[in-house]
Amino acid sequence: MDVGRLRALLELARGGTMAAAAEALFLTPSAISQQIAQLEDEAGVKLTERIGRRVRLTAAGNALVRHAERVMAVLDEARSELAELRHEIAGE
Amino acid sequence: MDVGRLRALLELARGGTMAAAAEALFLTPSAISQQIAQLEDEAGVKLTERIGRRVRLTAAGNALVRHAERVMAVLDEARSELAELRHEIAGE
DNA sequence: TAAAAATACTCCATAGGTATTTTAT
DNA sequence: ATAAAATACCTATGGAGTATTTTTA
Repeated sequence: MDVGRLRALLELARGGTMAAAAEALFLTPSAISQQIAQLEDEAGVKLTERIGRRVRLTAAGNALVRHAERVMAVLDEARSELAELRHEIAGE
Repeated sequence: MDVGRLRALLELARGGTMAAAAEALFLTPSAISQQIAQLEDEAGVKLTERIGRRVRLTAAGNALVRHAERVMAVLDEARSELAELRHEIAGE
């Protein structure tokens, strides 16, 4: 359940191809493919299915996407709050 | 904002010493110390302060703990849901 | 046959361990 | 003098890249 891998899944959901996800994350399609495979390994369920040349998420994949979005939101909040605290400290 | 590092922070908050956190995570105190240092580096704020032989969290540290707890909760939910989906599939 | 994904293999970065030094009681 | 944390250094694992093979439109 690594954050980097969840991010890969999110980008894959967004773009629909390994190549698009790779570009968005400044990685190669190979790296994305491996990260998704690792997530599927941890999850013990298929998260994706190849539908022709594209990749479609399974029900489990979509479920995980929803959780991943929440994780990212919480991390964003954390970063924001830390940034505020950082500036408070700097300003006194 | 790696999940492993956030877990280290949580255990440090819980136990109050690097040693206790290390034991809880089956790591060495050195590893915990490094993970906390890395978190502080990312955050740009001190998260801990040595108070004698123990370690106490700063305000920023406590703030991050709250976010980390939420992250862990979301990940737990994700794992639960995936487990359910896995069993559904196995059962049909 | 072209375009994308998956796989095999290699290399390097980094996470963690051991050993040591520093800090505090 | 003891107990804990921090630091330095080393090694092994894993993540990403390149090259290749497989799949499908």
